[in-house]
Amino acid sequence: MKTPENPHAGSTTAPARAPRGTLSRGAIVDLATKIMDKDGVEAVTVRRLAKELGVRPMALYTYFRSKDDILGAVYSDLLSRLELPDSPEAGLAGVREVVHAYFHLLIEHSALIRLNIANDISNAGDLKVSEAIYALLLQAGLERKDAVGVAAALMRFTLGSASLYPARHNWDADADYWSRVKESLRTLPAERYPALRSFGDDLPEFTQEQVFAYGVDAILDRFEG
Amino acid sequence: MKTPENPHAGSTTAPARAPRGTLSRGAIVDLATKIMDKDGVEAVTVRRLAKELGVRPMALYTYFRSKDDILGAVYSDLLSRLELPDSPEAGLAGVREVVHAYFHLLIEHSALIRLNIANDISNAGDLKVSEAIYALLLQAGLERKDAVGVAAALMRFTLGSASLYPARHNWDADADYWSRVKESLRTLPAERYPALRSFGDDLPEFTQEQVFAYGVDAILDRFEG
DNA sequence: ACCTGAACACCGTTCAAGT
DNA sequence: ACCTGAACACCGTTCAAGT
Repeated sequence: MKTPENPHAGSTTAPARAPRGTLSRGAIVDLATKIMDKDGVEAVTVRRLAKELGVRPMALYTYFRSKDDILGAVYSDLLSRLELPDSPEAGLAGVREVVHAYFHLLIEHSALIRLNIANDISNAGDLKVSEAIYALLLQAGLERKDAVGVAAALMRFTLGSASLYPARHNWDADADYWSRVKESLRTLPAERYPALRSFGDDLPEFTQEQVFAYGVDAILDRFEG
Repeated sequence: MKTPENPHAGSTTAPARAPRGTLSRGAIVDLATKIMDKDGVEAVTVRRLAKELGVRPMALYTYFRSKDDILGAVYSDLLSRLELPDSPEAGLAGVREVVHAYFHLLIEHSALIRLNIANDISNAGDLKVSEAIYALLLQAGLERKDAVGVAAALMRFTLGSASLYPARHNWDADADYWSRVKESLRTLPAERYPALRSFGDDLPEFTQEQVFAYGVDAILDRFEG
């Protein structure tokens, strides 16, 4: 009775073979992005992608050579969506804009950081960001040497800021969290941590956003007006 | 013939049970560090650690609750070895020293970055670095608000610099690599990448070390005598 | 071209058991 | 207390095979 012609004969019918059009690079990248944002990069597995796409694991290998290849595509895709001001007259204000946009992209998809670190400069998305920053810096009148130094410093500062963001952003609007931090600073041994202890009583508050702006200002200020 | 009393009867003798003293937290941490430096964090597996220590995988769980616990111990151990100048009179020069020492620790054990990102502030090693920086900044006369902003900016810039280091340090002393970068910049489409292209002809050279120093200067200079 | 089944060589970890 | 065996529920990927 259990023949291919009579698939309903048993309750243990084999799962239907997925039709031809189910998969595409875009569908895979979109789902990988969604999983990454929700549960982190480590949750992005070939097997889970396949399952949620209604397909067997090996099907993905028609579209990507490896899992790393998929993650690379996720990174490029997100970077390509980054909207950059293309008026090179914006000057240093424009640089701030680009760098903030990049920062926000990184923290909205916080797992991007780990992908970025493995990447090389040849990535088209990175190139776009670099081009925008260099064009604006040169337009603003910086010497080539300073342009390179400033651009490199901004990239590094932005990456570092984004990498600490997930562990720090809880403090941002939570007065409770903030006072617990002060409390824990006050419990530090006085001989070994005199400076940190003093911040237990008087701790200037910064949101992560403000820390980021502070650093960008520090790097750019000396070229201002 | 193959009885427990006669273990040499066959050539497939069971491997000897490891004696009691073979393992310790220190031995595990040291080996994990060695593997991490040689082959990266992803090469640090419980099974490999066990094999190279001459022991079965489960033996490690007497000393650590989980693999993450082992990696956390590696991070703490390395940070605790960091030598910090403990003269708070050193001022901003002392800050530079601390930050450079931290940078070098991170790039010498380049996989540390990925560990750091997951960590929290309560780590004793991080505390030591923070204390040193804050003490020096306050001693140098910075307002508390600036001390927090500068310390946060330096930490973030240092982390970002260290995270890009592995992908960039090849350029440092390799004129060949450098000219290949310039060559590839020259092949970029002129309309989309005018600024980057211009660097194909005239690219100010920076080692990673110099980029790092440039950024630290940018952040600290405005507080300099 | 696109999707699948089975298998390989790995993971971290639990649980119960030896010494 | 310290080390082990077996098993569980996972990985990414190769290779040969279906449609």
